[in-house]
Amino acid sequence: MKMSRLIGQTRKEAPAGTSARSHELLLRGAYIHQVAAGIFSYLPLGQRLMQKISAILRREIEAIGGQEVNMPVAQPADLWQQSGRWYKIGAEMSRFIDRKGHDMALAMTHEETTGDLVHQFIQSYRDLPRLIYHLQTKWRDDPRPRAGLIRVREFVMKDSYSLDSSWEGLEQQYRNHYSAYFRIFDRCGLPVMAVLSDTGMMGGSIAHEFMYPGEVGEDTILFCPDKDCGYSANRQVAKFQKPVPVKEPLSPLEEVATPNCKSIAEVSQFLRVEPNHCAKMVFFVASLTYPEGQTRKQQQTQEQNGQKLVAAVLPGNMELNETKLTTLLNSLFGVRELRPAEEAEIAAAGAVAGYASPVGLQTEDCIVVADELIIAGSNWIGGANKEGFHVRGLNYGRDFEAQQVGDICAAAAEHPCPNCGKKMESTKAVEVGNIFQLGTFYSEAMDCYFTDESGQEKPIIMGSYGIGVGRLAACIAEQHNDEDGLIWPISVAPYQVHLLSLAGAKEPEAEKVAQQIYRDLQAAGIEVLFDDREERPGFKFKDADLIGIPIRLMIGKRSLENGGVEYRLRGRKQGKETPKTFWPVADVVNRTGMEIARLEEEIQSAVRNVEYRA
RNA sequence: CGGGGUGUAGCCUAGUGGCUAAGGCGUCUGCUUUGGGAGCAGAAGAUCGGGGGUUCGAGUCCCUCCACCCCGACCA
Repeated sequence: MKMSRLIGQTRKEAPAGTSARSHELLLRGAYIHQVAAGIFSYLPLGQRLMQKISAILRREIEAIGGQEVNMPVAQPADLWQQSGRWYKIGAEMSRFIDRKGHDMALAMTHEETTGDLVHQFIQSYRDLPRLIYHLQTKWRDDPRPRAGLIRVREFVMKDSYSLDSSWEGLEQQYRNHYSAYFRIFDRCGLPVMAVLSDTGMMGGSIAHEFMYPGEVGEDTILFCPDKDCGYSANRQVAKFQKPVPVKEPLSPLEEVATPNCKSIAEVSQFLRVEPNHCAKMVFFVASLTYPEGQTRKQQQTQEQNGQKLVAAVLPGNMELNETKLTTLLNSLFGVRELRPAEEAEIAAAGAVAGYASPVGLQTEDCIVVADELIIAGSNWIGGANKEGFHVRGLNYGRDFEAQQVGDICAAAAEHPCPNCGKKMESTKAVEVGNIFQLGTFYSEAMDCYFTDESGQEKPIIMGSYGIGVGRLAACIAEQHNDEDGLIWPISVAPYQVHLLSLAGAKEPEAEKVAQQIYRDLQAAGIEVLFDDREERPGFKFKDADLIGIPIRLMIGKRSLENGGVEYRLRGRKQGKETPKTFWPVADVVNRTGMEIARLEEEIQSAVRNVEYRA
């Protein structure tokens, strides 16, 4: 590709409103162009980057038996009604009505269309196992797109779907993906950690996320520093060894005046007790799942009605984990949404914010959920549901009860590892991939059954596995850059070679050599970006640094005088100690080919075979 | 959805009630220059996000709508 003809202009200055390094560099390097919040066009360089990454994804998924298909972005509502997600998912799914008046949805993911395919084409145990995958656009109307390609609304995802007749088969395909994902990220030069994760809207039982650790991430993950232990989990589901409270003889419930003590910190200081003796209350309002078969109008009406106040009780030295709370609540009823309650809503249930207690809260519309520590412990300090007063000697069972008991505490750094008890560490991270054991939820809902050896009808056992291509590109950019610009690993670089003609107007010879080398490299099948523009050398160097293609070849009067073509690796500083490298013109194609092979070998040798670890 | 911020030429910015909206980058023309974003001369490019209002006068103040960014809620 000749740069004189390339669409997209590089920029010296960072566009306003970029906070992530990858966002800034991808914009400045003319890789992407923002069309609206979370919606991007990919310019030629960006598109080639995406295709390189896609090629890696295809290669590794095919290697574990994947067959590429293509499922649609526009989907009939029936499919989503069958799975029930039409009723469970809120505004994140965009819906529209086609000209015939049919409800339609834009694909957020493709479990439903997979079910549709499977229903049609898989009937017998002989048709299993199978693995299908595609690279297709997803639309998720995210309320808060941010940081360039890190969090967008429209994006291409590699998603695969495994189909099995047995749970052992699912386990095998799940493990295959687990290892394949590590190979994919290794090939992209991206360090990741696999962590246990929440199943969220996907449903299913077991799930892992592949996390790229870094400040640009929004997730927090916890992990055990002990390599042999290896426990790691998203904060949303992370467990930890909780201190077991000593059960004391129950003391009587008594009110104490605690003027102006609304927070746990204030109360514990005022009463001179440790926060872990206080019972903390956190209030939420849960919106319930729409009953199946409801029209959208009925759903809108239900918005106001189908809500319940949730009062969570946990020790004062712990933070509440909303995901754990939601999961617990889901065992009682379907939760579509959980949001913090407002003071008026809390008051309506008879509680006083700041002095709240679970005592006397069991009304029709209020659900009390208690952490297991509250049950195990005794004689808690809690609110009196009366402005300016708390109580001592608050005890579960005697003074109050909960509809649901479980673990609702958030794990944090320093908490003991649930496996080995060592202090865990935490880091922020970006989710670049996930794998889910879906089980039979979708196959049962969407009538995907097969006949087994004994002639019995059984639901197909499914798994689903995703990697966001654009987000992956952004993470690679986050990982591989310096003050001058991007530094792509050769495996994903839009071109393997950046050829710069540094010939001035009075140096037609050098220009001719550059043109010839460009043609020779192309003829040899080497991907080359040729800077043939009429610009000064310095200008071209800056652009080449910004764009970040790994191998740079430079031809000018000076290089010819020094023996031919100057070779340089992007990202390797050309200090006084490292002498410049020149290749004879006749050798350039050969040497370049060898250099590409060497760089590819470097990547290849970094590809690990990571064994599955639950 | 809540809080904060920003909208001025393709990009980055200045302009804080008063003359024809200013500069840099980029673009175009010519000359000159050619190993780390050169120099000179000239040119084009803006209904100052939209609408409404206050005022003799609004890019500037007020209202309103929209868009984008950041934080939170949210999503994964």
